[in-house]
Amino acid sequence: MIRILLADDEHLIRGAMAALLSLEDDLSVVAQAATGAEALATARVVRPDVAVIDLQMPDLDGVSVAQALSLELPSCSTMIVTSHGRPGHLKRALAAGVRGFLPKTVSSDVLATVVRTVHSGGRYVDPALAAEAISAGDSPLTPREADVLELALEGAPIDEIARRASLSPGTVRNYLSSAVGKTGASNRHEAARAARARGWI
Amino acid sequence: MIRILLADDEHLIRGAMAALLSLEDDLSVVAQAATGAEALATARVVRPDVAVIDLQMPDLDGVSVAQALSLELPSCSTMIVTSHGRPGHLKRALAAGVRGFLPKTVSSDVLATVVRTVHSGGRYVDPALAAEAISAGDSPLTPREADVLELALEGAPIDEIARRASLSPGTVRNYLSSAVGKTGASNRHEAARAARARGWI
DNA sequence: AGAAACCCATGACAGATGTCATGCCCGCTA
DNA sequence: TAGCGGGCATGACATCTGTCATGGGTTTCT
Repeated sequence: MIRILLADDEHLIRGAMAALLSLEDDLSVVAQAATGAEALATARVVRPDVAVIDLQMPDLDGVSVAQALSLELPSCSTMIVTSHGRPGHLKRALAAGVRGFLPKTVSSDVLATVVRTVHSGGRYVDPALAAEAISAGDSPLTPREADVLELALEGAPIDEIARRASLSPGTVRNYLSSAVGKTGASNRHEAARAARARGWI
Repeated sequence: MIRILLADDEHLIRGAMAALLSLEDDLSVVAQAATGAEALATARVVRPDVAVIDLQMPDLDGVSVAQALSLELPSCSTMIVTSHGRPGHLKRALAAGVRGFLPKTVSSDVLATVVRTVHSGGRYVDPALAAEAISAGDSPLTPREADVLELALEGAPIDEIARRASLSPGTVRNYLSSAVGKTGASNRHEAARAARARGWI
């Protein structure tokens, strides 16, 4: 019997997934959590075989939870389910020791299968997401370019970005211009969105 | 027996919700759909008592589906479930004839209860969302301002917004300028984010 | 040591953008 | 019917941005 910890802030979905997984004879949901911190705390006590964690949660991000779990409970395999599959998330997740990565568009059969796969030491990444991540490629942005683009995400004017990054406005414009070129966008706002979509920031 | 149509693009969640609802003796999920168009087409054939529809779907938005349903199938009560409860959505949904509006954070008990409530002619809106909608206040934006701001959300340059809205660039700039003033932002990108955060678009 | 890449900055210029004034047309309402 | 608010447009102006050239400093690799 595979003992599962389920973490998702959406009560309805968490309960529903628990119901689905429990239909399988060899799977048992032994704990549920609604936040990242709760998931971590619960996992320490319950020591599940597999942790199924939602990517976006109120406090701790799913990847952070996965990272902590892989250090503290190496015997527990972590897998991530998410509604919004960004390539960047996938990369970060794999780097954090996540064994499975699925969008919520998959069927419950797949979910159950992947739980078994990761429990027996395998890995599974949704093919569509994997393809996206590969096609997105590595970030061509330099660290500072990424910093500045991130500050540009909220739509702040250049002067504010410069202040927040402790740079001169001219330098900020140079970085942004470079980033705009690398993303193929026509202005920094588009560039920021594109970079985020590709997981570069 | 209440016959339910379930529409959600996330297969896992849809299946899970179906499983949960089917546990109730008086509820029966008679059809499922993964897109708005599919939901509409299916509803015409199946004629369910209650339609439970996800707000964000690939093609047709949940509210649009609700609107179409309330016209074509007045006997079918529509309710919306969503992950991201924005005040603006709630308002639009109610205007479209939706009878129930829930975030996915609710428990399955509540979901089942609300299904029964709307089926018997009642209405139900999640209290937290209702409070948010009230506190957000009414949008000071004129319809066109809202349209244009929405197109500005993705960071497109003004010429593209003008083309997409079939307006002259000058008019677009006027609307945006007005919207920037009303939101207290310093440029249209900030204005667009602010407006969205307050549920005005 | 030299090349290459990155970090930071300045200056100049063109084009994009925000702001304001002005005008016309329409529908609603007092 | 007159006034008001909104939709749509134009023109002019100041400012903001994006782009490019240039240069000096640092670190890393060969």
